[in-house]
Amino acid sequence: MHRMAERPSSPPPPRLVDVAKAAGVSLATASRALTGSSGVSAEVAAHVRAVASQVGYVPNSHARALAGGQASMVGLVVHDVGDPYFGEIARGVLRETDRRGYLALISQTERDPRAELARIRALRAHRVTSIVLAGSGYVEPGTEADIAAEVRSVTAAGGRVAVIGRHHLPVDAVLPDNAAGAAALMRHLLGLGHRRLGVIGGPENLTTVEDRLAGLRTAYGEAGFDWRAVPVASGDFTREGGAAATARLMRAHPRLTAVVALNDPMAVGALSWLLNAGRRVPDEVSVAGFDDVPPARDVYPPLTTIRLPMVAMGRQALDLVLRPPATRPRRRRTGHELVVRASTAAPPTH
Amino acid sequence: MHRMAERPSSPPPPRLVDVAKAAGVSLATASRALTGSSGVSAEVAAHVRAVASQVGYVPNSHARALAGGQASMVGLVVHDVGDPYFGEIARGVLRETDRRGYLALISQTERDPRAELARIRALRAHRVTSIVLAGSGYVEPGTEADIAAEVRSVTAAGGRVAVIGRHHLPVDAVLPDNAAGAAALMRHLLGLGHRRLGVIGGPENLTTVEDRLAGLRTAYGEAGFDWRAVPVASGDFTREGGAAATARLMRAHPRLTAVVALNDPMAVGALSWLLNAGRRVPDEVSVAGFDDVPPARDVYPPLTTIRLPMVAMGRQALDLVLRPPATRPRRRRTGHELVVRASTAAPPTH
DNA sequence: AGCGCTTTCGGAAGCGCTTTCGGAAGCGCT
DNA sequence: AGCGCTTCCGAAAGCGCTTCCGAAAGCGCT
Repeated sequence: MHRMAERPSSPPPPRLVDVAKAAGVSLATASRALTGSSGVSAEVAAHVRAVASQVGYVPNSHARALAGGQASMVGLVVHDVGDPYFGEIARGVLRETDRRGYLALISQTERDPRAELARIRALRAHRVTSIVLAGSGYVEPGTEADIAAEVRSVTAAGGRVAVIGRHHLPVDAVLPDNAAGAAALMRHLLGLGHRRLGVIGGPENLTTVEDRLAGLRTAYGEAGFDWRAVPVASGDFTREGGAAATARLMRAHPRLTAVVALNDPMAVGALSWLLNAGRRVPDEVSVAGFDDVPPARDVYPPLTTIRLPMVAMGRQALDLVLRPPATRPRRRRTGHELVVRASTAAPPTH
Repeated sequence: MHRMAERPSSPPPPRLVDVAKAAGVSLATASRALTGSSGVSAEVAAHVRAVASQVGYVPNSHARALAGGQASMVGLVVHDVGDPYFGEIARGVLRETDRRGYLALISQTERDPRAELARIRALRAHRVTSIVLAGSGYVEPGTEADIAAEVRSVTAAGGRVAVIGRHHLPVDAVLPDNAAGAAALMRHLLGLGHRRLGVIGGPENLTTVEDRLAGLRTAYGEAGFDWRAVPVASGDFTREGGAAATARLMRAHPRLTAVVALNDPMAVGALSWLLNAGRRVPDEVSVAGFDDVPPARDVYPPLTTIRLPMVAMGRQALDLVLRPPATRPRRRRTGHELVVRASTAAPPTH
């Protein structure tokens, strides 16, 4: 431990015992006054609080946590804060934590399927008992059980976890109706007259992907068409992955009149590939996305997509995780909205 | 403390003393083995570690921190994780924390000038000793001193803080060369032939704003023109603020041939207002931004801007904050790059 | 052999807090 | 007055860990 030549060392921060002394009460009383637990008269409590804030007392959260007090930290695990979808969710979570005086521990899995387990473990090491999982369930096949076990040991220890957009875990969940949204999107395209569409899917094992695909399939089937004729190329939920998937799709099926991407960044990738390849959007090919992340309205052409209330979803997940547990997992369904912009139009008539 | 009917309570997590017992060594030795401090033979250490991982031991970070061990949490304060600029910075910071086994506490100030102080205080309460400040210095006038004091008490207690894109605090800093970047941008516009330009500025008291304005001014002056003739409308670094500022600018000065926004979201706002108003970009009016956030390349028309290595900036700031302190504040300058896209062109000739 | 030295380990103190437990007042009642 | 009861407060026991200090053991040397 090299401690290095201390600077003109400032006085050590005041401890609770200092506050107690200054207020003329015992340590126990001071603690009770500041934590708001009962057993102190209102006047004494007020006095202690006054003294505390006057000497600039800041409770040591580690000592507090060690001694069995309430933790004031929550954990948030996302794929990638740079991705606008997760960025918006994080924004919602942070707004709420900041408002309630909590601090949020954020870590990202960056599409490493085994990272999620490690992140939850790390959170657990820090005795974080309230965890929001917003990585969309993209886990290494075979790891699901480990994750479930990890989650269970959090809840077994009195902790709480909530997931966003995933429903394979027996915990509180905030769930957009991915299937319904996707169906609405598909109906929009069908209504425009599209018949030969391609889909840019996402990683396997992702409930979000499954649900959205199911929604597309349902609506397509209900219109009387055969889903098996619809080509699906898998992307990885990034812009680049979307562009690559579009390339594969269009090379194999040059006559597609519309491509639906399962999230906005991939739709943007599709736009970029198509425009680059000289295909006009939406005149020759329509493109649609999902989520309505902020940039979607400013790309060219502005993206038709399904809007999800991402900020509110983050906020709700945090709320669930801080609320006293229910006997059985709660599911909060969120709304969605078809946002029609200029990237979709009727297919060419010739 | 309502404790609620415990579920089939899982066994309590193993403690260090359990590991020690299982390994047949003393508590002290077990601790030394796991923290990697010297004084244990290699074999014993290996044995203890093996036993620890076998029983699934997870150190209690609160106890560790209380007892004087190294803290493994860092703090990050940003304006808004939903803003792509800060999102990218956070991504860089998180990549590094995750890699090094740290956990990051993130909170946002959301353009509330007095929030930054509160956030630093909260971090301090949690004994977080390594803090990255990426809010760009947008503080309530008069609060600077308080913030400086707060920062000083962090460093006085042996903590470390680093700032990104701000240089009024005597701590390590990661600094893009805002002035040089802005100058390059201005020279690009001047080279295209623009003479009547307008600027969309940012909040007062922001060193980033000052530096970028200074760069524009310098380059304009060096070309022999009078900066005082250049209209500046203040935005708030958001898309909407940029649109509003553009409206003011163009109404007061309809003959402007170019508008420079001090960040990309405001430039996007400018694009949206201009296009809405029926002005063609770049044929009638050129638009340029700053930062090159990811969406910049996909907007219409693709944005000419100055690229800043945001992810690397986040990573570097974290590195600074975890590195043993230097005797005097370090400044890491980052590069920048003019990215010319389709939103700028020569002014109309008529 | 016996000395001092280094290396390796165990005992125990203590980090700052919450909380249990028991004692001291203060109350109304018989 | 004296009783039990409630209300308020203080002493002390930990929470799980790191680290200081001293003991034990192993080494080369005279």
